[in-house]
Amino acid sequence: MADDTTSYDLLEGAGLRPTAIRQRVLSALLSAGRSLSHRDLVELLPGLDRVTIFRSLKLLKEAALVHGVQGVDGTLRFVVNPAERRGCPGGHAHFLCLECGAMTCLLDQELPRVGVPAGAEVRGKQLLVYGICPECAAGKRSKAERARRAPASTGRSRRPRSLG
Amino acid sequence: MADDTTSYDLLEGAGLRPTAIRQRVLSALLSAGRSLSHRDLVELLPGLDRVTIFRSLKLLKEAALVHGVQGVDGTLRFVVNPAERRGCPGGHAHFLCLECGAMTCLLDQELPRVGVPAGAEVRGKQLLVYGICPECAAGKRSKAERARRAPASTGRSRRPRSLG
DNA sequence: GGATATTTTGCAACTAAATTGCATTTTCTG
DNA sequence: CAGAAAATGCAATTTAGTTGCAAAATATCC
Repeated sequence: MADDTTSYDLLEGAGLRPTAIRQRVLSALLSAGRSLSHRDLVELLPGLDRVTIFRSLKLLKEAALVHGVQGVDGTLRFVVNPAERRGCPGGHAHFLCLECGAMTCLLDQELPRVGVPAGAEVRGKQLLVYGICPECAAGKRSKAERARRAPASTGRSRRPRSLG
Repeated sequence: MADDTTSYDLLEGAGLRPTAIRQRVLSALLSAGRSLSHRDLVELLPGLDRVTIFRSLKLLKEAALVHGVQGVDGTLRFVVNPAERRGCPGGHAHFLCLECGAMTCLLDQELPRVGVPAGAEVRGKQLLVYGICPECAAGKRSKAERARRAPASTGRSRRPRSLG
């Protein structure tokens, strides 16, 4: 897979050992075109241990190769950081579909600066918009299809047009 | 307790039966001065069943008496809606302390409008800033004190002064 | 007021996410 | 190649949240 070369380089560049497992996890995230939960990855990478995937994700996040967004549904999802943000994680809004569970980055959305209590130390912030994604809203997805978690979506992140 | 009258009225006004349990849950949230997780409430209201508390919270949220915010730590926290927002839940940012778990409302922070994919239906949004709260940053809280979850904090929501 | 229907509550069991400890394997270093 | 360090797999545990059902409380109707 072409992605494997990429993930190898990314891992090395981030100072992580490019083990086979980490490459597979990162590759999956790279080629997904959308965010993946730990559970998604378990299904996508059969044969890999759940715990090892958890640990890989933690490392990838610490190395700022990916970022995690906590959904209002309580599930943490991971997305590969765009190249220009590598080493400077987060920073954009996300949209979470309450129906199919897909979460997409809204890359062109800057996060606002927020006033915090005096003396507080800010580590990060996340802006999460949630509702029903275009596919689900259009009823294109049957209840059966989307049963449990997000199915492999088209992943195309279209240009935002409406306001929420 | 003075709060009990208030919570009784709030419940009635919202069209919910003002049962003893719901009053206790709502009173706890009213007098907390900060957000409480389900777990906080279980500890704060001994003798009440976990499941009943879950169900009460769900009702309170649906009635827009409180709103819930999903922390980056994966825990859902609940806050009483300010009077002017009752019936119009959400709408402001929150600060979550990663150390003690306390979450406070940043009431004067409006949520920005966010562009979403065309055709998406927005149900809500949340802006969460996380880091270390002033108390923890000042080392006022010992490791033992804050062991597991937020201790009863002062709850004073001071005026935001720095930017995150 | 009493019988009946509806809600609410408590309990037990269950699902799911995430973490921890430890033994084993793999990888790096000299 | 030997020894040290890191990564992996597995089992068990913790925690959040849900579901089904029976018992208790509350409302409704006559």
